[in-house]
Amino acid sequence: MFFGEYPYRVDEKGRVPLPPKFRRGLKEGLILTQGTENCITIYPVSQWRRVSDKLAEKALNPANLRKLTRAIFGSAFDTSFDGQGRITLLSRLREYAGIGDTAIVVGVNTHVEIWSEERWKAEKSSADEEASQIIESLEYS
Amino acid sequence: MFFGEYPYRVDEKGRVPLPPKFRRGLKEGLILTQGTENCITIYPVSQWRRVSDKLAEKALNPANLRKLTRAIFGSAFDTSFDGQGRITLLSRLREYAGIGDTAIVVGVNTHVEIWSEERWKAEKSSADEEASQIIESLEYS
DNA sequence: AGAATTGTGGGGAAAAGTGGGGAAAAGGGG
DNA sequence: CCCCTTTTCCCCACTTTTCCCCACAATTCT
Repeated sequence: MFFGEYPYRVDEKGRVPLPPKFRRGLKEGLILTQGTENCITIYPVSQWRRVSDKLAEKALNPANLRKLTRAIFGSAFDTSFDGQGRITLLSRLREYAGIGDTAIVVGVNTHVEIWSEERWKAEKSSADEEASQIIESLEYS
Repeated sequence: MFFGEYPYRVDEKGRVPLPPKFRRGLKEGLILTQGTENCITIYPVSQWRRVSDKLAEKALNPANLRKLTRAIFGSAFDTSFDGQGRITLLSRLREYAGIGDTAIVVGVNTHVEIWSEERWKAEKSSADEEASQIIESLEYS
């Protein structure tokens, strides 16, 4: 569904373009949340329902899971992109992700993530090698 | 499925022809990824879908699996070839593979790889060496 | 030898990336 | 409660890049 990494400039107003290839999948609306490992996560509404349903199932749950639920729902924010295909990132989210005037938009199959350049490089390099080996192993299974 | 090695020129726009014999197998679309040993790997969409489906099954997962999913999908890029049977390699990928104005396109059974001339020579000679060793060992076993 | 296919190059139209202005909305203070 | 300030949102504009088409030379096949 979503893949590829796209570097973009973040303008003074905190706007970030979505790659044209992603726009169709996010047309019905999108949810911005604080993601894992200090990135920003974007879910298409359809996918968001799946995530929230899963969390709802575990309504009566250990304290740390409740915490997670609060963090995710509390930071969640539904929005849509403008005529140029851009979304505006609240300053709160930009700070959380350490994003300055550039950002990397990454497609991760079911959802989209936004990273600061430095953090993305670190995240990626730590997994690259292993990743290509896994693809090869899945190829023949 | 895909066999043989084909040397090509890379033009100013970063375009590389696909061998005519490969085109039928890549007609439905193709996925470019960063491959092992600094080559570019091309998968037919059908093959890629198998990989992504397998990963999607494992949604909501531990941290290092998230990391892998990111690396795998982040490095992927879907495209198709033009009327002349060429694909455009993003500058990012060309740099990764050390490709200048020439490239070697190689068929590797289920997928296709693109190499810089120098790296391909090196890879090939070391592979040849290993191959003959394996053959020798088979002869006397 | 002729015809078709393939490798290579380039031009023009369309799309994408980037920036900014002004209207509407929200928020705060008098 | 109203007014003023600030922020948000939507539209417009410009530049660059990408994509698609056409063209020609070289090679292969018949």
